[in-house]
Amino acid sequence: MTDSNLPLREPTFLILLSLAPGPKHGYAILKEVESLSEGRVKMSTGTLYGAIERLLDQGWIQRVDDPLPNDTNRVRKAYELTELGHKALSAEIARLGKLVSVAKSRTAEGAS
Amino acid sequence: MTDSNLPLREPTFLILLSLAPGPKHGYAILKEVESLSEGRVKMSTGTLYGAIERLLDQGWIQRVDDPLPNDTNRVRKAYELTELGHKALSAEIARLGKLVSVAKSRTAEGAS
DNA sequence: CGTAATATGTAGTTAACCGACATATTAAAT
DNA sequence: ATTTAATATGTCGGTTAACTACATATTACG
Repeated sequence: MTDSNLPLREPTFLILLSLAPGPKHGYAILKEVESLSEGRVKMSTGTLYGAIERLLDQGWIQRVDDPLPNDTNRVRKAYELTELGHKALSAEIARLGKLVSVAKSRTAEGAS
Repeated sequence: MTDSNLPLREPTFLILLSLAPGPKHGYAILKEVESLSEGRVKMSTGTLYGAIERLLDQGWIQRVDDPLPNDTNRVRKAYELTELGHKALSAEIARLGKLVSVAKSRTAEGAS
């Protein structure tokens, strides 16, 4: 596929990565992104919901309703990666991996 | 330092990386970025000179004149990383390295 | 002699991200 | 009981890096 729309910016990358193991709703993504980045990235909801809309349009994620336990009627809006989303994420990981290895071999940051 | 202004976007990262071994002038940066990215990134001059101005302002690079051989009077405008620029680059490589390792362990992209 | 490569720029637009604002529900603490 | 923090979802306006297109001059090559 070698997708265009790459490279991703960090928040978007972390959103996709947070969804890799399975569906999550907005707030859970927010917290997961923070923990994936070891507390470094505290994404604003502006960034999150903007990205969600964009990713839905691109067909990289899709909505799945997550019924609240303890409550009939209400649902949290959850999202999961589509096939396309998974591919985009691997492509991005591959791109970053190459970049890091080129960068390390070019500088003194411990050749890996 | 744990610099703010990070993360860098790909073109800026590649510009700094291209300057890591030593000074280069604009056009040489352009070509080096292309080869560092295995032909993937063909940076426009708009991006390049915009980034150069910004990096000069930030104190991450500085100008050094590169006299043309075969020609008196004329110089190419070359640029080199400052101490700050080197630090920013290592910080960025470290950030990306962690990101990649987290990402790989979270997906199936060959655990590294 | 023309064309590609080298070399350096400017101007206008786009889009992701960010901070601030806004609101409602649920759980915990005092 | 009441208030406070955490959970949960959103909008709006501004900033800025990057992108496309335009612009120009010199040098090397066929």
